[in-house]
Amino acid sequence: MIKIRDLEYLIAIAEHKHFGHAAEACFVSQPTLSGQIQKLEQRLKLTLIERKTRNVMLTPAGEKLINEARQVLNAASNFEEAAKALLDPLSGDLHIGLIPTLAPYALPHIMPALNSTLPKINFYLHENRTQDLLQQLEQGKLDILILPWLPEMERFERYDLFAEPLVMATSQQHEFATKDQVNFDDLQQQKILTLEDGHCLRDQAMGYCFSAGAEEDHSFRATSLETLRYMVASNMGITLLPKLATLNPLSNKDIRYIPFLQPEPIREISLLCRAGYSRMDCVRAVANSVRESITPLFKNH
Amino acid sequence: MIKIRDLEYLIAIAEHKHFGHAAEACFVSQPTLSGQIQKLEQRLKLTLIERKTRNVMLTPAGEKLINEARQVLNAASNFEEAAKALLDPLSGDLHIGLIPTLAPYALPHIMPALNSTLPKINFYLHENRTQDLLQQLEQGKLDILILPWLPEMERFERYDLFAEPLVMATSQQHEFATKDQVNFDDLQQQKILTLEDGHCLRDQAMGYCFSAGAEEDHSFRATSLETLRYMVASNMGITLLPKLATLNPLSNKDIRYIPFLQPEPIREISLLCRAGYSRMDCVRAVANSVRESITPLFKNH
DNA sequence: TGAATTTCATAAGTAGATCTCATTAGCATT
DNA sequence: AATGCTAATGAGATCTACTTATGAAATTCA
Repeated sequence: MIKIRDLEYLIAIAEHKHFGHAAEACFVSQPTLSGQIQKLEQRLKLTLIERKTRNVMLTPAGEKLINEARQVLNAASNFEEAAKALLDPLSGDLHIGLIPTLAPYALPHIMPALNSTLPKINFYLHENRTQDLLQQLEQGKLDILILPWLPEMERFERYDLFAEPLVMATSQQHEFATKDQVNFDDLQQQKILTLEDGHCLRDQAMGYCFSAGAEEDHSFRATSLETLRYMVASNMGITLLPKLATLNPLSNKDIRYIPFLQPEPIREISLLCRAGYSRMDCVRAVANSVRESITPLFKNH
Repeated sequence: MIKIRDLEYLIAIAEHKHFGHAAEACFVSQPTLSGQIQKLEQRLKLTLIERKTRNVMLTPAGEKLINEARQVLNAASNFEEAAKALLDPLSGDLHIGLIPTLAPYALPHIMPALNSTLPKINFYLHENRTQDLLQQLEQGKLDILILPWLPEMERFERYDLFAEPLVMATSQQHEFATKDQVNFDDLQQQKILTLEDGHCLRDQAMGYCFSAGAEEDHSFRATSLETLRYMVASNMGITLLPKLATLNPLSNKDIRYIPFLQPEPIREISLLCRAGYSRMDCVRAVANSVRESITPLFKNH
């Protein structure tokens, strides 16, 4: 049977493409790594690595096995984490995935409480698009996701955290700037600035706006919420922003945030983890802490 | 880092609940296994096993870790299989899952061709309900499923194999026994015998029958197609059977199979494997062989 | 061209871990 | 109390992954 250490060596070489550096990364001498890799190749009767003195590469066979190797290492570290978690359920490493339109605005509110209520947990934060996050959760690279729930996520365990309203953002010069609230129908004929494809906020905001008869400004698509905000401030159009992104007073100078009255657009932020994940205690503790941190922010307004 | 061998020992104990037998299953002496398990427990600082002289059991902690351990072993054997497959893409072990209403009737037709076109592959056949099969495919315990496709299977890679008609089965004494074909509308008011819950054939057949105005015989639910067949032969009711289950002349004595004319009820049999599975060559070869074995069976009738 | 440099493979020796065999200790059952 | 299982312990053998030192092949540079 294959040994886990061998797979670590293989992956190290795949990453460094250099025996010496890979050995260093594994905390062994270069001859050790060379030797073990050779033995692995002999056992599998496959050449995994092309050795040219100045250019180490994986063979196609090696390339294919790397994925399987990563799976094994992943499963192994899941085992170790599960063991650590049994020792003290509320300790160990926890990898949380968040989307870019939520992370920078929610984290300042939730991390202080998380760190103080779960002091023995090391939180690793990963910012990525929804699709990538789901894949990484599935593969065990992440333990928890925090993002707007979609039907395709049904296979995961779900904890609802909070409903985040979307508010209209306009410049101070815009015709709406004097309003205290806007209605669904006000969107009719308006040109809306949007994020580029792949951001789920784009789909949600546009879904609401389209059905109200608004149109997208096709000449531009922003790569981040901040870009979008600057464009709104420059009076180039209006957009919908999630509430949490409007709370920082520093960014509110040249911009007006106006809540919707009629049918308020919201996104339902949920916490996901794999069904049957071994550290549910931990997951529930995180969910509760996040809820307690966020809900008061929406009550006051 | 944990060693794979240790996990094998742990799982062996979980399965045998006896150090001696577990050791034998791992091809080591009993003291070796005892010792390694102790070291594992020390490393994890957890007691995994309750040792009472005549009753070895896992502790709750051990119980939880067993799952993670199995994941690791699974990933490891996937790695080894992938390596073997690279050596000769059309060799190695292949675990195929099938449902009970298909396996006994399809296998006699497909296995001879599979064994002769893919002589270096060892086929392991697993018969189970759809839900269990999907779970096992996901977990890597199975490589391929052959079953009627459902929308919930979209996350897997799919190869359509054949469309299997459902035909009406009646006793020789039944009023329909003289017909050469039946219509959708003939089902109206008929009492239909069904399989017990969980068989997907039940859902498919009943879906068709209900919409035609037939009623289920609630007083009985068969546990297998064969039971069902005997009940039909005894003139206790009629039912819908998949075509492949009607081809064996031995079981056709006291029973009539009548094809549907109008909108023929069918089930779409597909082959599933994990998206990104490393042995697609193999999967495609199986799919092609099965298609070639089955399609001629439907052409003649 | 030839010396210096880089980089992987080889060789020899060591420490530690896993294994076996033989034996002991702890519980049940009789 | 005696017997029979079963797991733990101890002593010694074997294996293997590791280290350091060195060699060989290719590349770079003077």
